[in-house]
Amino acid sequence: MKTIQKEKLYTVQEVAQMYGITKHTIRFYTDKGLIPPLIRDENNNRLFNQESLNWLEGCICLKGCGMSIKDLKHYGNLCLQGESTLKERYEMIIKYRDIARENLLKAQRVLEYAECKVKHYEDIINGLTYDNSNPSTWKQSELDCRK
Amino acid sequence: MKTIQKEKLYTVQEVAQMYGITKHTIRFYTDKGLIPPLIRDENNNRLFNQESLNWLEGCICLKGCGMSIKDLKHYGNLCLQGESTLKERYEMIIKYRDIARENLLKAQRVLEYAECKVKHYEDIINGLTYDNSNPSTWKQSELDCRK
DNA sequence: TACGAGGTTCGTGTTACACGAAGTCAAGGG
DNA sequence: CCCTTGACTTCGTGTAACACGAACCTCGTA
Repeated sequence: MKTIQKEKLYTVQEVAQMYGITKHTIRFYTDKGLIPPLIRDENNNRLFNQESLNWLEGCICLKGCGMSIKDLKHYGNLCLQGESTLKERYEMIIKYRDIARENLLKAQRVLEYAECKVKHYEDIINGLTYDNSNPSTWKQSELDCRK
Repeated sequence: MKTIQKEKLYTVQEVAQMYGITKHTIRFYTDKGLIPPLIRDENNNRLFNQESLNWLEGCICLKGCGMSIKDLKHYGNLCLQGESTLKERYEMIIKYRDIARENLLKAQRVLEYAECKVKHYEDIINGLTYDNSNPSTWKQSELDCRK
């Protein structure tokens, strides 16, 4: 026997706040069909249940890996099509996981560079009269964030 | 007494390969004035010396923090203007360091999500007959990459 | 009955390029 | 000497993923 209980439904506004994205973006995604389980109320207002929130979260994460709207849509369609598409989905995920790994490395390097720059400026401010104004003092050692 | 030695100069093509960006992008950046020390040869060809490479590297890293071309240009101008702009430059760098930190966290979360998805698919492939084709099985526990 | 919050379509603007066209110019090889 | 290659230029279109405004409709509520 299933327990029947009313699921909490969220409006566009609420969802926007929950995920820190704009209402524009939410409409954009729903209009693109990225959230198949989206519900509309009798006044045609978009409503999100837990399932549609899950889809949205998945979209946000995969987009974070660099997946395009187009690929996101494709992936979603594969999910809906069932078991036969398992391998293709697996391959897509592998691909974007690899991209995510690279992105992480890149993010680390870039942060290192920024931290280094901050330290550099703080050294100057703390009395070291090293003139950073001349771009020729942008030395390799300070700048190189790619190796 | 300075040792006079010919500095190695790089063409657009070489630079593109070195940094993994396109020639289009390099022309775009130079045309925007992001690389002040850029040299032209007698045939008007762009040539990069170590100093211009340093500027380019800086641009690539700061852009990686999310800095726009406009801000990059502004920052470059500040550098050229000298010591008086130190504080403003410092503040810019602080701002983008903070963004870089957030980006790193985001990259970590996104990668975790992707790894988790991969494992999920591998579990299915390795005989666990859990049907992922139904989007209702996209459970919170699997998807949540934001917390 | 006025307000606020939602909806719609239409259309422009933005960023950071990618890419092609068309024409020029200079160096190097057969 | 010609041909190819690879620069350069300007001009212009296309793209992604939105942001945003205009104008207009439609609820429910105070």
